[in-house]
Amino acid sequence: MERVTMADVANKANVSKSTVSQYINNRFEYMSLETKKRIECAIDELNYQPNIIARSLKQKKTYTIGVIVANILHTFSTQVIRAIEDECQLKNVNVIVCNADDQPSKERKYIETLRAKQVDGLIIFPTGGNLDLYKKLEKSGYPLVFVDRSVENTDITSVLLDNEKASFLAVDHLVKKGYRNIAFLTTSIEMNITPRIERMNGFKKALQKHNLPLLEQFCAGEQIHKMQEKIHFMFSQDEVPDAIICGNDLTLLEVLKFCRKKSLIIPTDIALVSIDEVSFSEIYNPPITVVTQPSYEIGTYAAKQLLKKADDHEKTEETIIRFEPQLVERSST
Amino acid sequence: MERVTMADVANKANVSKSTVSQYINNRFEYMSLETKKRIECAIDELNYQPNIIARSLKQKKTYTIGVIVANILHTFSTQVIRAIEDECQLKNVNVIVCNADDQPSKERKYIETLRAKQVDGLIIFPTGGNLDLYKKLEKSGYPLVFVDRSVENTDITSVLLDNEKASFLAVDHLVKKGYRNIAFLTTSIEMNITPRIERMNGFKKALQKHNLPLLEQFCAGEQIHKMQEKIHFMFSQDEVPDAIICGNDLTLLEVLKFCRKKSLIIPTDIALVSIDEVSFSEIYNPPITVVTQPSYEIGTYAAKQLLKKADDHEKTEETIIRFEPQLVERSST
DNA sequence: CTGTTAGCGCCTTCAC
DNA sequence: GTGAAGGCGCTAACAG
Repeated sequence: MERVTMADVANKANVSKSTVSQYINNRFEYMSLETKKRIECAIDELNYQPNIIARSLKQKKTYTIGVIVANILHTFSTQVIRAIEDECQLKNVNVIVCNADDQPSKERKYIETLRAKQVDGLIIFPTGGNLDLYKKLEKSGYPLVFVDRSVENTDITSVLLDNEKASFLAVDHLVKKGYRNIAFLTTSIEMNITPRIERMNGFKKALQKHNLPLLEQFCAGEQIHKMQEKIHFMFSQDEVPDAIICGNDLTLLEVLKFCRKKSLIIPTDIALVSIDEVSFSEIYNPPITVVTQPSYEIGTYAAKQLLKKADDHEKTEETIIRFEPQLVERSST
Repeated sequence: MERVTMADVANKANVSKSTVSQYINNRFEYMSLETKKRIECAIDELNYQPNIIARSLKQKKTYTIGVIVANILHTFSTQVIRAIEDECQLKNVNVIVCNADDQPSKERKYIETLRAKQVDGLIIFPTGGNLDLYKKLEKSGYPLVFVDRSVENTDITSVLLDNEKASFLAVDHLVKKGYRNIAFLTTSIEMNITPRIERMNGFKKALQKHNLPLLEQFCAGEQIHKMQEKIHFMFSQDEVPDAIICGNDLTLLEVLKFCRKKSLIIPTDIALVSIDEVSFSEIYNPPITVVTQPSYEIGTYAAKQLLKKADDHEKTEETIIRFEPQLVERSST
């Protein structure tokens, strides 16, 4: 175990702890070359490594941030996390990632323990279930950034996709391709989760714009484990969809599962466009048309915002930042 | 910002800091109900949260472990990490995940900064490039567990797949199905990375067992960005493979890309089995036959081992633990 | 049952 | 140029 402390180094080098401290922090200005060398030697003879915990206690900074993601199963989440980690790496800060598993209670627990661990700030994909806590953090000036979802009645910086536009892109594309019975399907909208709601609204508006009727059974949010049933229902009505917009990657998976089960040919029997990229979209048979989010940019931006807040503790002006979605046409439409 | 400290609580409740400390640590045995209540009130009036950093400094324990993964792009890595996180959550320890990106220098840096942050132990998917460091950690008794890969000349607990068996399962299956020109392809074997080497050796032994000849160009390790070329070469010889075993998920992706480009029909033109599960194996057209690792069990086991070591600091007896692979037959063979 | 007293390992004035 | 001293917030004997 690491036992060697600054005092040991000081002893060995015949200087005081403070001098060693200076050395560690690269304050060489007033240090004689000779003592510098002695300290250097002592350090690597003893194989000394500063204890960052102790430093953190003093400096009230841990060079660690926390990320609490609502549901890590989404490809989008993992991509954003990757971007955050890369950005933080550049600034030499570590990242602790926690998965709230869509449960506000877990989220709350994580927020509390991460704060207790004195992380310098938090990036949260909010479940939406802890408004009081969010507000308390906001009021106390704690560095905080929301990603993917926003929370009403707060001014917390939120980095989001232009979700309505994502739906517009999908609908416009399908209409142009000649599809008219377009359905929209996504995961549960019970918790009023921003992207799902906004994408659904966007879908409805886009239909209007194209003077297409909105059939109730063609627009749904449903829990994953009831999704098959829902799709089945969609296809058992008089009017059957000729295209489905999947509100996110998990929905796409379910729809593909259904197509396979029913031997539906894509895009002949049914066209598909997914909002959110998936790992296999290019190599799937057929390759899947997709509306992508710039997830890497979103993550990088969020991290930069947070690190800035953590640094100078001044509020940023903007509170909601929207990124542009983009349609990638492949062969499923 | 959180300013309130134990002293504040002590003041407010008219007790000493130590009493508050007792309270925080649930040592109520000798505490009068009345002071207990007073402290309780003070705490939530002030909205006090203990500073875990300070506690860590004292206790020399951070309730945080580090995971350094050689390459986070592998599905296997992410699954193991998920398992580790779940296991640690149960024990209330946090996890810091770092991606070494296959670079020993990055790995070294992460090991050092995580140690400096006093994490209670490290789970490493070793790049293999830091033998001296591994040995130093081992000698100092620092809690350490290797996953996925082992390192020669160390006795560090390593949690691995029975890789040779994985190849045997794949070959046996293909032979039974009537394939005879079986090829094996994986990512670069320059760094002697355990699973790649072992799977390749297993492949060779399995061919022998079935009295099948080993064609040199049918057994290769190649860097991802040169993989297309390599596959192309394989298919441009006199003898062409009728089945390919992909040594890992990234290889599978490349092979699928190739099949798509060349419009090869699976399994008619070429049969495919992948060692390592992928997210889309069930919904792909056709669904992909796979040899899976019990990645969740592997992660859980590794985490348990590490937490045990971190707790009682005694060495575990076993050093290499092998888990059993399993063949999942689908339609690509 | 509760308070006093020392640190944990480091950083930071401020003397010298 | 360097050292002494105090303190970050908490825990852990040990008194009382």
